[in-house]
Amino acid sequence: MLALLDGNNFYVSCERVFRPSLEGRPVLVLSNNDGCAISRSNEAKALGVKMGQPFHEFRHLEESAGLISLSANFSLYGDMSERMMSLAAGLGPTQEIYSIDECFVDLDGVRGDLTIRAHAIRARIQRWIGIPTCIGLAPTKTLAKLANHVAKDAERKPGSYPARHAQVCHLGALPQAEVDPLLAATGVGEVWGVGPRIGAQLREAGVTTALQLARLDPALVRRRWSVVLERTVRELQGTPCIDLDAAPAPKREIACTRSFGRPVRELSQLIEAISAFCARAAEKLRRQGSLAGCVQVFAHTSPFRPGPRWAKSLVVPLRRPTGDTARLTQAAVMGLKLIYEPGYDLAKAGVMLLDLCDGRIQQGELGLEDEWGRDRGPLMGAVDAINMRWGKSTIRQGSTGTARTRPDWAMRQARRTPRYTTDWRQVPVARA
DNA sequence: TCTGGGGTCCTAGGACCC
DNA sequence: TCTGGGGTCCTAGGACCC
Repeated sequence: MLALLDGNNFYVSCERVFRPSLEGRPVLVLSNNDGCAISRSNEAKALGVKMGQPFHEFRHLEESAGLISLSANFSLYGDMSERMMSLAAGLGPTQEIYSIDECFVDLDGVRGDLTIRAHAIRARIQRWIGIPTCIGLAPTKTLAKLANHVAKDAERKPGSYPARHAQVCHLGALPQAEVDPLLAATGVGEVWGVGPRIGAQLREAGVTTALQLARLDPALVRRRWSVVLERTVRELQGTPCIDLDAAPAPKREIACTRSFGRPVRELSQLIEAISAFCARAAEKLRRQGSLAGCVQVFAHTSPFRPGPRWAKSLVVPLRRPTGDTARLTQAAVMGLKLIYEPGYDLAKAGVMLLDLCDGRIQQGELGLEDEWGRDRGPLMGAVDAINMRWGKSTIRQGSTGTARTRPDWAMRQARRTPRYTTDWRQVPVARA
């Protein structure tokens, strides 16, 4: 049996722990640049604010309905998440932390009444951390997600499901004759793995509820849709197809991207931004002990605004995999200079580290050395430690890309082939 | 005026090889 | 006039998740 535990309206709940006066009021947490809603209290949901909705569309509710909008504080949420997860781990022997606000727990071998146990863990998280949670229990991940959805709505929207399922819903403890009506009361779009696209196709085919989806023939679903949806159907039928992943593999790609608060036109501003993104991404890279083989850089205009559209990206392979901020930044800035065209209002840019490999094998011999073969591993380690202790960006990389222009031959070479390898040893590097 | 950020998995189709 | 077949690798794009 599996449990899915998640924090209700997680970011809003974190804010409320430290500002109890927000309790009972419509509260929102906004994304970067206060762009759009990323967490809503029940009261804010009742006002009709949608997930991901742009702020300017509902700003008037601050005046008219007492809506409170907060800028996101992600380090706070990360901290609260760690505490919540360590208590949630008490549910059973194996835990998979699935996202900042939810985890799966395998309850195999756990004795006693699982519903009572789940209620006890919920109460403990509420009491010790102050975060309200809901728990779904079922034999597969997809059903556990669905049970969790039932637990939430039974509490939040009285009448949607029987009230006894509020907060904790244990589908595995119910006879099929009681499970079916719950599935029948759940829209097909609520099922984990069914997004807007597939949801619309299913409804068009007359499949509108989770129960109808569960009763489709898996082979037909595979033919008409995909193996992914076939797995979803089987999981709804009670056959586990998606394993619990207790020790997630290191990330295969690492990104740092941002929308700009106001449009960016100048190359110099863009270089500043890209350099900062590289430093952040490289930090994440080193934290998981990896090296990157390529750097991808991109920028584009706003898809929402009128005016000329522009979007470009470029993958810059590195001569050797590296975790060194300076090298990664050099590569990204050079890529940026190659794709940059003046005259566009750019809304967003970013950096992605690709072709990641395990750095522990290669450290010292590859990667964290500078152009003269000196080992920069300790330097990067010290930079990370200082930023960890004193807050991010206490110490940061100067953007080496602005210090020297690259030799013309390299630029010409690079323009001929979009993917190219740069021999950084031939490139002069500015000294700090 | 104002529209998030960071991931994963799967598939189709082309290039290439024997 | 008649012009193979199958395997593998890579990439781009689509769909999904929170």
